[in-house]
Amino acid sequence: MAVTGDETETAATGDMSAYQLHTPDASLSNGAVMNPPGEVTRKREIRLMKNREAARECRRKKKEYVKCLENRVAVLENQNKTLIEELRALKDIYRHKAE
DNA sequence: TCCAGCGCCCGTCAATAGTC
DNA sequence: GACTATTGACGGGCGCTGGA
Repeated sequence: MAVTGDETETAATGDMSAYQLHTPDASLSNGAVMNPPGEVTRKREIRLMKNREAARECRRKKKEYVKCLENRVAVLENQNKTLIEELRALKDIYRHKAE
């Protein structure tokens, strides 16, 4: 994969034209809100960066959670196996005594 | 060697929940 | 109500693999 260092490169400079269509900088022709030049873009970049990191963290946590669940399944399966063995042995003992 | 199929990871968007 | 964090969904890139 070789995703090393600053992989934001593609996101920041890649083909974003489709999205940028909707990010007017000095928004609203009626003058309700006038952002300084570049402000909207800057805010958007910050938001994207934060979301990028959030998504990464979210995936990491999800993976960890799944791994935990898998471990738990393994433990429970072992326990189950042990209990079945134990039950079998007890039944055996009981049967011999009954005879 | 080529290529389709698959799995993995990533970035982004949009919806939602939580906080102030 | 605005802002922020979280997360599911989507589409794209990349590497690996088995079959033609």
